Amino acid sequence: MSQVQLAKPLKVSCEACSLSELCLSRGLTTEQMSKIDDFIERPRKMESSKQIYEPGDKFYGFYAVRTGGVKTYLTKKTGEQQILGFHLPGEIFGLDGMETTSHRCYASTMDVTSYCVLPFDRLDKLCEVLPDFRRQVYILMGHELNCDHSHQLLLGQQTAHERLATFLLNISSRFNRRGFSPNSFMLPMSRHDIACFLGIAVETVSRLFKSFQEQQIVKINRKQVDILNMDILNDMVANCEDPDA
Amino acid sequence: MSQVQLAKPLKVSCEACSLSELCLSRGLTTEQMSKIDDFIERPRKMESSKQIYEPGDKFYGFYAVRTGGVKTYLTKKTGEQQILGFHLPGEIFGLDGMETTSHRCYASTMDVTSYCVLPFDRLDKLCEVLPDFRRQVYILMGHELNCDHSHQLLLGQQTAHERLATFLLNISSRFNRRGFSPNSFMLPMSRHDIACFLGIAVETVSRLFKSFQEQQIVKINRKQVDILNMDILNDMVANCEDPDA
DNA sequence: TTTTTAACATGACATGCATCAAGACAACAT
DNA sequence: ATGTTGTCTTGATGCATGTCATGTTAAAAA
Repeated sequence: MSQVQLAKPLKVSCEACSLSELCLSRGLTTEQMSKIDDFIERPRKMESSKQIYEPGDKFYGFYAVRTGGVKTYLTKKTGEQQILGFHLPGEIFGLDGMETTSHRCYASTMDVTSYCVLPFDRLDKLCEVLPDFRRQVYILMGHELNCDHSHQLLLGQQTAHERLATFLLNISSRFNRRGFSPNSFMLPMSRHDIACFLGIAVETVSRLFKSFQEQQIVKINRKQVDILNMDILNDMVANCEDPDA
Repeated sequence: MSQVQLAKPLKVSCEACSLSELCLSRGLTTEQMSKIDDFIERPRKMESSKQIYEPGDKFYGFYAVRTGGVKTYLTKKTGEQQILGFHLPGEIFGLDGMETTSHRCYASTMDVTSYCVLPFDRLDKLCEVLPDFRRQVYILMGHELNCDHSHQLLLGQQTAHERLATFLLNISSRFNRRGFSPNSFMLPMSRHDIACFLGIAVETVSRLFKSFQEQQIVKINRKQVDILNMDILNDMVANCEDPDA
């Protein structure tokens, strides 16, 4: 229904990809990586606010973001959407189609975005012969589950302050992981999307950003975020985390 | 730390198990099933309110509930817990350990409970040689993800009424799946657990049960639930579901 | 430039649900 | 049976956050 909207596949192998250490190919040997390269469908480019798939669409495989950003979400009949995750470069989405081989949620771009497609049947075959790769797939799936669980804790038990602090720290660490500054970055999503992700109202997001700014915790200008005091943010979420773990 | 608390392993094969059609063995041939039987650690019995694992415990494998019930949850430092899922007979839990090979959440019994253990290394080996079984594992993982997503929609966008209605319908359909009445059943969990699962207060659960009862939607006596009007319940959650899907 | 549009911000007000505080009931032990 | 304990219920009250309404700003279009 949607992954048809492609254009000029870029020729970049996993091996040469600057994101390979964040992606499914992480930790594989050059030789192993080349086996993935054999079947990965090279980056497709899509403009902002376009749908990649929607509920009911056939599950074709996983998607790896190269540039831009993607959100996955569910909606109520009344229109409100619950954003399930933001997917930044080097991150993988599309696992929601594994159960029934058709997708269960929506995926759309939040910006001009390019992504690779990893056909699931090929990926499955590779699992059969490459235990290391199979391991990566388990890690990927386990990671998704654990992220979802943390987010359930956030949605079920945290206050609006705590949610926004958690969110900022999470985005920050993901920028950091890609080699960017954890203290200064551009949010790839709108206030509305942040609100839908955190289960709060847009107005609350605005007010809290203002409040954080007044407390000198962050400096925010539109989508530009500068974290001035990471410690306070960490303190805010400290009580939200598991004691032992 | 915990899966040590076993007692009298019952001798029941997957093949003979009344739950095999709900479990990981679903859809497998007798021959394939016997391969699982080879390594499954037979039912262990545990009394109520005992911990099966906790964050940091080594990930040994998946667990399949045979009788009783299990809850998995995360906690805040301050003690509040977010219940991630209730696991009834025929259902599988423990996937939270796949990412790091150590668990990320707590699992405890809600009742006298017996469960099978499926060592992950054996399970992985079986995946290598049995595509059908690999497929079951994908379905299991995809199912977990999709359940988590639905629950995020619930926690982020639904009112307390909608949450409780969704919950009742969910439990009802799971009893039905096991061959029991969808209209009359015993809740295996406390009010407190329901509240922690739905992200609302215990008092709210009580009040809503009372309100549902006054509207003749259900009859509730302690843990005994009789659904009098399934249609109204369905209407209550109708707006919460995806339009297309 | 000027107009238009959409995103974001801010203020006033409303409310759903949490919190606090007792009370009722059932299960279990004595 | 009688007390004891924990779970559940019920009522009174408050607050965090949603909702509504309006203003502001920036980016896009004309």
